[in-house]
Amino acid sequence: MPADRGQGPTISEVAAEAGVGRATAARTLGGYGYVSPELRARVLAAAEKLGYRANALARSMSTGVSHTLGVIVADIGNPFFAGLLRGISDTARARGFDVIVLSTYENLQQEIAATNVLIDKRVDGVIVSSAALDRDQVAHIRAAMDRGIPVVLVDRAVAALDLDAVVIDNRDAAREAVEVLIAAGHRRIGFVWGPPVAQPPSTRRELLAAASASLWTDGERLRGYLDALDDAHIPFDPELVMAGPKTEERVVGEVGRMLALPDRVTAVFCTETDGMTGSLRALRKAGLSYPDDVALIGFDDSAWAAVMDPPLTMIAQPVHQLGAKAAEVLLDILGGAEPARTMHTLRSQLIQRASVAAPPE
Amino acid sequence: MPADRGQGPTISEVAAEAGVGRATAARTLGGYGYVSPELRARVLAAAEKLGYRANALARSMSTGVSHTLGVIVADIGNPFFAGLLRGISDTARARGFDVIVLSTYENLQQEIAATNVLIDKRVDGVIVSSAALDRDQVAHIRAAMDRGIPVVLVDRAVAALDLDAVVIDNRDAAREAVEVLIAAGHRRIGFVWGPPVAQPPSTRRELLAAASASLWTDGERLRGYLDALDDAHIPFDPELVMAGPKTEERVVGEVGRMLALPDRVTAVFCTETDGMTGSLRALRKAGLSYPDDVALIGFDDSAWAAVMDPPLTMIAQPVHQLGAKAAEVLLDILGGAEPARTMHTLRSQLIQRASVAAPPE
DNA sequence: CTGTTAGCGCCTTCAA
DNA sequence: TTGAAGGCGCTAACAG
Repeated sequence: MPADRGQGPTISEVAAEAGVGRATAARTLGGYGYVSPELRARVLAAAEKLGYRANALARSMSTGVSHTLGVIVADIGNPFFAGLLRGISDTARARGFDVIVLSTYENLQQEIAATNVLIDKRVDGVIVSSAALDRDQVAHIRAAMDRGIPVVLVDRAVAALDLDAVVIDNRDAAREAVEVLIAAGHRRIGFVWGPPVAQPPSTRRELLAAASASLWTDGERLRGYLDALDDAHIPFDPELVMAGPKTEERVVGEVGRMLALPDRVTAVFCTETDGMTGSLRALRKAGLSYPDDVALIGFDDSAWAAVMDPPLTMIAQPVHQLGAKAAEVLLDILGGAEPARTMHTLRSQLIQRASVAAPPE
Repeated sequence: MPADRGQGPTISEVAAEAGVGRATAARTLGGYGYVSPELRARVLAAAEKLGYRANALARSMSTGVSHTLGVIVADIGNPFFAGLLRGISDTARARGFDVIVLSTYENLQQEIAATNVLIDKRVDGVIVSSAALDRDQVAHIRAAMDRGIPVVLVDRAVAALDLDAVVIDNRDAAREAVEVLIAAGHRRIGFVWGPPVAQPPSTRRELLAAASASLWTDGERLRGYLDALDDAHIPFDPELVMAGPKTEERVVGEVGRMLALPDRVTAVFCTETDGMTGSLRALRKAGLSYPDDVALIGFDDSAWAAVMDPPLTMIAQPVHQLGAKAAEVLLDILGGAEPARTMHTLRSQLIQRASVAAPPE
């Protein structure tokens, strides 16, 4: 007999207080089955008086459903995911579902742990932006699926997983940005990339290989960059892409390097927010300014980007919509819909401001 | 009999597979009581083979504890809270607790709903940055406490609640910032404030009243502003404080107004991130620049603030530490410690960069 | 050391 | 329409 932990009144106590059987109390409180108006009123009054709240755990145990969605995001500290989450929450709440959020901070071990937490807590479905790269890194997601828990991918598709994925047109978005740069006259375009590759790719082939071994989004963005270059017949130069652990410090160093090249970069395209802040610092350090010395375009718009002087040209992702769509897809599956197992692609938007000009000279 | 929902194997199935009684299986899988090495191995093997995962719901039901902390933040989209959350997660995880996060988006109704979700899911304890202003807005928190669920406040203390609260020195932080402005020679210092007051306070008394009816943090920051003014014998001018719904748009308008005053503002102190971006836009609109025309200091440092040109002087809050401390306090209470019911105050830090100079002339 | 047994709070047949 | 009884998966006394 566990010590009194004040769990609050149970349905039996409410039934006793109302002078009815527990089943009757359960029916009115659970909102199912028939109960006469009078008894219903008595039960409601008793519940009110006692401050009754249903034990969701007990309820889930007997019904097998929790009306709860589990969400695993890669980094809740990233405004992108925070926005995504809001889209998910809004949609889930509107349909009567609670949301449990877990952040992995881009760490696969934490993602596995998070998945297990969600399985253990018996959520009805899962939305995940996974850090998994290949076949041997998706066992945890498979485990959830095997248990009959529907999973929807968001932001990042995973090739090894044949699931619904709600994403944006990363490749097109990147291509469009680079095309804008090219149209302005640039040919030496730096690419601040994400993946922590083992060693810097020195050929196009190695780069492509690295792309395939990276997060889907990263791969797509790289392909978009290459697409634009190819279309304009601009030769690819491995010196102009930064890969490797993308801390702001490293970005500063790498962009600095590209800026110091004999045939230096005249434009920089950043695939992440911290790529942009790092690039800005590198510019300042080199005594250069934008857009005249160097043109700049980055991913993920924000209030800050708009108030920079000059304001930054950025790619805005429809974050709220992305989350909302992911929730909808999952909720539909929970509602009985057959999973489409396809990619749902949303359009991003290039917001042209004032960080792109023609190259110097 | 609910349809097969593939909940995964139960302890009984594992026991059967291993050829032992369920209690034995439960003991080894639950990690309690004595089990002989041989049987233990057999059970473990069977569990492994079947892919057994304990049902956390069932476990919580019989033990009465969930090893889960519930966290209610005001706005997960605010990097401040995202950082806080990381501090909480890191600490909780280290002590074997899961964390459930709910965001209220500054809406009291959602906060109440969130609290109920946590009560219903039987979390062991709750950390909340509440939007509650006064006595009649804390019933939901009281309800949790009445059920024996320990609650710790974070970021915002609530006068009507006698609970442990982990906060920063908002008043001192604001005073220090304004003192820096005064030391630089400013006497016309604009204050971009938060609370959505009914009507703009036109006297010091009204302002103080508004402060008492606002979020604790907002009240403290206002008092700090006033402290600094008083110490320097600078008369308070209601025209220099902006209150009311703090959208970026409104900030632009209000700061614009302060900039257009005959005896215009020469410095602006912002209590929130969007206050700063709004002020920056207002400056640009007025054709003014910082730090020469107007000095600027804001709350909540970020990578962007550091790369602005010139870089912004900001107040950095120890977000991770704030979250970690809140989690520690709560976990200690869960561990049996007596709640101190006091304020745990952490120090913020004013990071001086280059947005403050002497006033023009 | 191991197995049996009785709940945790709720939902859900099944009779009455 | 209502109440009694059994079960969800697990823990925890209790015998053996």
